[in-house]
Amino acid sequence: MKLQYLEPVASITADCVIFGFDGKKMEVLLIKRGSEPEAGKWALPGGFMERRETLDEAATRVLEQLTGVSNIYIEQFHSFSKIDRHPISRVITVGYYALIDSTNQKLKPSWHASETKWFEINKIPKLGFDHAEIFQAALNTLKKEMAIRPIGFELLPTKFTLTDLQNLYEIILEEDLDRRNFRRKILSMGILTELKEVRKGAHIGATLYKFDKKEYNRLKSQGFSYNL
Amino acid sequence: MKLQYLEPVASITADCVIFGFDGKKMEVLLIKRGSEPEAGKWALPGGFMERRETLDEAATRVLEQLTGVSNIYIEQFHSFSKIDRHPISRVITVGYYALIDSTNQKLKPSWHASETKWFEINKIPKLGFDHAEIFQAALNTLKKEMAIRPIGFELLPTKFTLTDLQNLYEIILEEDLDRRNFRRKILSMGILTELKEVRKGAHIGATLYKFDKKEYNRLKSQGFSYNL
DNA sequence: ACAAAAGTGTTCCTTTTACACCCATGA
DNA sequence: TCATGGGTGTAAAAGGAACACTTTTGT
Repeated sequence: MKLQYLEPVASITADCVIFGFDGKKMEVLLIKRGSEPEAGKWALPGGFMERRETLDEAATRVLEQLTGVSNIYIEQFHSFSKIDRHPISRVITVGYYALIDSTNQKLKPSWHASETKWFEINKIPKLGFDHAEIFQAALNTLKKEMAIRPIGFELLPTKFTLTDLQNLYEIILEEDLDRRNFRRKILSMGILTELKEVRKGAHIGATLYKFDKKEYNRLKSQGFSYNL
Repeated sequence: MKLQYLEPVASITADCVIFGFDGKKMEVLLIKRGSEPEAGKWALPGGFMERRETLDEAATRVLEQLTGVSNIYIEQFHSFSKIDRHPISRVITVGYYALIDSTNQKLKPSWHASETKWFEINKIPKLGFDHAEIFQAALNTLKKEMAIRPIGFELLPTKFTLTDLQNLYEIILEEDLDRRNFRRKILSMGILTELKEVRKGAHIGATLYKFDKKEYNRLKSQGFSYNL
């Protein structure tokens, strides 16, 4: 039993399911693996936890190495440990999902990936390892969480229109929402700040809003809970 | 980098937060550690994941070794990886919570614990390692989950009264519930079977019910969602 | 006979749903 | 001038919250 201290039985990785939203589609960032194992296959970006870092730090590092962006919202969601999930040795992985505004990211597609690409979430290719399962678990978690916590804003630019926000929810929840009801509900929470700016599009301009995180935290501490 | 395959940097444990309900109080099962590290301190039961088992299997094994009971409901909730969380070596742990009916368990307080004891959840002693944090995370998860999934029944005997169920929810949610509203709501879900049996108590007898898991699964597959 | 828990309906209020027209703009 | 998306109110229905008395049984 004590031997476990000296001879750990498994390595540990952090794998990231990076969700992006471009205003129309939900996407996931995948890499084409440039080295064995599973070289040439598409997979979730991930990497080994190092001796001097926590899992959160490992996930953050993987993300920064891949995207060149820091301050990304990440959240751990589940750990995966099937015995043969890695073809070479025993590796357990801790799954994280990350939310970023994919319109705003200039990817650095370098690192140990031969290619880095956004895929629409219902058009993802066959994945290496058990990453299909991990992706599904992340998506299920995201669906649940987005309904009860204001994390959707992480997927939008700082300034967004109510239509942007509604589109996002419609895609995640996979149902159409009534525009008037949606607006009334989200505005009545009092966590959006209306800006004196309008986004000009092909037609009438749409008012921009931003998420008021301070106000949300204040309300939350008073028992308010986000619910869409 | 490749060395990671050969020399994992951390061991992996599964720690269990075992919740029990005795009809009146929510409790957690703790062990007094019989060996180093943290010998003599109270802690969550846990153990190393072995080479040939998954995390779920490790958690199940720990539980069976401790309680002598199998078929316990367990659920993974979070992984903890602070660098110095274990005093001897690098150990990350995957937290599980377990739900059992604590009136019905004859504990086998053997194993590598010198003592095994139920503690009321708001009267917990100082815990070793980072187990206080793990416990809190488990409790928070339980509160959220109990409101949206029918897992509370795992804490009750197979046959229970509506008052039992209400007491349980009142304790977990930390609020009083109106008896008539509670009954109407839970019965209207149609997932409880009324038995032709009555529990005799100090006063008038109370009708016993059981949870109809099949019916719940049927309803769930049709889009129904439990919500208390 | 009394104390203690079980059982039972109605009213009011809040929240959710369903639904349609006008407006401003760029092409 | 027309096509496109932005913005707005109301009525009906459903769901949630508040509330009190009677019954049964054991002591």
